[in-house]
Amino acid sequence: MVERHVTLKDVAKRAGVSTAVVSAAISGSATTIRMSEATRLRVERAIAETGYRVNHAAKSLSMSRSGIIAAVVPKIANPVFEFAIRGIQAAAEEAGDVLMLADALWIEPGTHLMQRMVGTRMVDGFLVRSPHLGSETIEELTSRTIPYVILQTPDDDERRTSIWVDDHAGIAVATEHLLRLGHRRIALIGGPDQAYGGPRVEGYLDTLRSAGLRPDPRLVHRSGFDPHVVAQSAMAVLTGPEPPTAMIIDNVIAAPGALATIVDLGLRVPEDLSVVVYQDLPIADVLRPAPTTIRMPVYEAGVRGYRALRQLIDGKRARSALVKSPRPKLIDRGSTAPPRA
Amino acid sequence: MVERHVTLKDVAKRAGVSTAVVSAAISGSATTIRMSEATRLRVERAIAETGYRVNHAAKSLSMSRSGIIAAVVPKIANPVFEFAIRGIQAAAEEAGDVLMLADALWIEPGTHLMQRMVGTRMVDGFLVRSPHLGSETIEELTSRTIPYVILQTPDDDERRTSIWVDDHAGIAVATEHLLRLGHRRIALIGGPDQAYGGPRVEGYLDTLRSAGLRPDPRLVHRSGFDPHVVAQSAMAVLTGPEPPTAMIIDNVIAAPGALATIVDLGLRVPEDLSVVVYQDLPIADVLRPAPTTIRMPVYEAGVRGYRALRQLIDGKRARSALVKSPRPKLIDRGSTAPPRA
DNA sequence: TTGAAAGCGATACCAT
DNA sequence: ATGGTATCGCTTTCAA
Repeated sequence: MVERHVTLKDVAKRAGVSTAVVSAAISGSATTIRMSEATRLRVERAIAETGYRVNHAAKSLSMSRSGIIAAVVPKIANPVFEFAIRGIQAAAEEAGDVLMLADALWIEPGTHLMQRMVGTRMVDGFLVRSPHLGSETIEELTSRTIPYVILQTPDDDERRTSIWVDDHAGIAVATEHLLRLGHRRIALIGGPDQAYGGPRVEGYLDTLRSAGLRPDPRLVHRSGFDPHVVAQSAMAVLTGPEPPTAMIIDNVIAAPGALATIVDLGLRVPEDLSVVVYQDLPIADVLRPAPTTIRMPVYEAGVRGYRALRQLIDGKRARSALVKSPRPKLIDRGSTAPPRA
Repeated sequence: MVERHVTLKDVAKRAGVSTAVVSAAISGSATTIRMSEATRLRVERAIAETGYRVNHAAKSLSMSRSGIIAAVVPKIANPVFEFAIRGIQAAAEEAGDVLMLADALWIEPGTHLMQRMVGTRMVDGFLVRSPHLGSETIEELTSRTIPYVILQTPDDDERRTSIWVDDHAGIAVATEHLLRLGHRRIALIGGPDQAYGGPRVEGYLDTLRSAGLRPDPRLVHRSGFDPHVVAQSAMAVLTGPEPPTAMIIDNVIAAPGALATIVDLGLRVPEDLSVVVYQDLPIADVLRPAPTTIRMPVYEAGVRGYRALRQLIDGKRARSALVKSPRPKLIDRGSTAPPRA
């Protein structure tokens, strides 16, 4: 059952030509080689008859390029990243590249996988969520040896290429919607646990200020991604003095948990509390209450991210970019209403 | 900025030995080569100093093996498969293999990716959910050229290797739990849309019969994975004549949708209706109502699946297997109670 | 204990 | 228009 792999040489022999011709016939004509139609047909027939398929390792070695790019995703099931992945995949496919997925969880600990993947040039480049994996930067891990693009994380370091969406504008859309309904006490919870002042919080604060309101810091909880912490934040905000009449949940991962907390408190949505979730998520329709969300151009960011990566792989420069189109869009699922008198 | 890749030869030169020695020093001693401690140290120092990393393509070509296996997952965010993936990853990592993920959605349409991945021997083998991708079997797609293992799908074809969990026993645990609470009219909905008679339905029917009950076919809906269809099924069952007092949702993907339907109907869980979801899912805790679930050894199936695949890659045989341990376990989240009088 | 050299399979330059 | 062949980087057999 050894059934040796069919090689270029086999095809060449069968077609009665040299391997150079077969190779050229396959690659279209990237090289200067031109051949007669008759020859090309003979080669194509030989390929079909032998069932020849190019050997990936040999081709990679010869071309010093694998045609594989990797996306290191924070958690394989992160619904937002899923959209980005689809965009990356579509763009990669179109360009003839193969996308390989790897969970950041597998990569962080010993970085064994990272070393394997990028250190050995198993992949030509990769997209990743953050410039940091654990405490080390990617540059340290890769020894700057391979191109990469950072997704979804604003980054002004000129030496890196980063593609992200307009969080400021997205949160602004959510905030404006609630303001327009008449809400004045709007909470913001569940956001990434960074220093106060990320674009999301800014978008929220700026929008409130533009409306002539003075933001109440007690209504802002940057509680990270841990469901328990988010639930506690939601609980604290909703049961405190002067509770909000509306809430923006700034974090898809946290959204189901925060909604559960609201249900557990016996609050009705939207009668007692209006809710907007930042970033649309696939299961939004089947959550109860079904949350009104803000859909961001994450798919497009994936496409742009891939294209930038390809530039880098091809030795060109690729500038960081903020993806502004399509604009943030509010998907109304009825979880908002005017506040009660 | 060309910065050529450091090769074995560079290391050899620096250490003052031949490439054969360096290669042996790296691979431990898979070969018959033994070397002096002094030499080994010199080589290791040279490796460290040059920052040498093996070139994946060259190694693959030389060994006719890539060290990469692929898992073709039905939908990247399928929560159950996520557990399996973790198992596969852990086992692969332990064995020194790299796991590459690919979404079946990308593969089905033109099978372009499949051809690339397996046809070119980019990967040594793969795990996949079903022997069918679209209408073609994997064998057709791969020309039987590469080892693969089927996960989660019972399969008695001797020529394939399949690893799955005991659906029959899992559903039986759910059914028995409800029977023990006193339920007699138990619905089963949302299962894979196969012919009546899969192990899940059998587990349900057998358990009812063992309890001396006569199953009511109107309570069984194999409605597939489409949320809308499942919602309709749930609606039909719950609003029909003689509605059930308990419901088993046989499908994690459908679970949130079915729960939403229950909420929308104004039914209280568990007062008006007891609910058990087959297969535990990560977000169960934050769904409302939080469903009691059956946890299956899916992680373990992933591990077993990887091991079987490795056997095949190594040219050994690997038998199909039903993973029975750990046993199905009911995770009680309070969505069940005795039926009302 | 170590080195030389023959592959692995494809690409692409240089002849013809 | 087509063929010969060096090359990519590594593994492994065979000699020394």
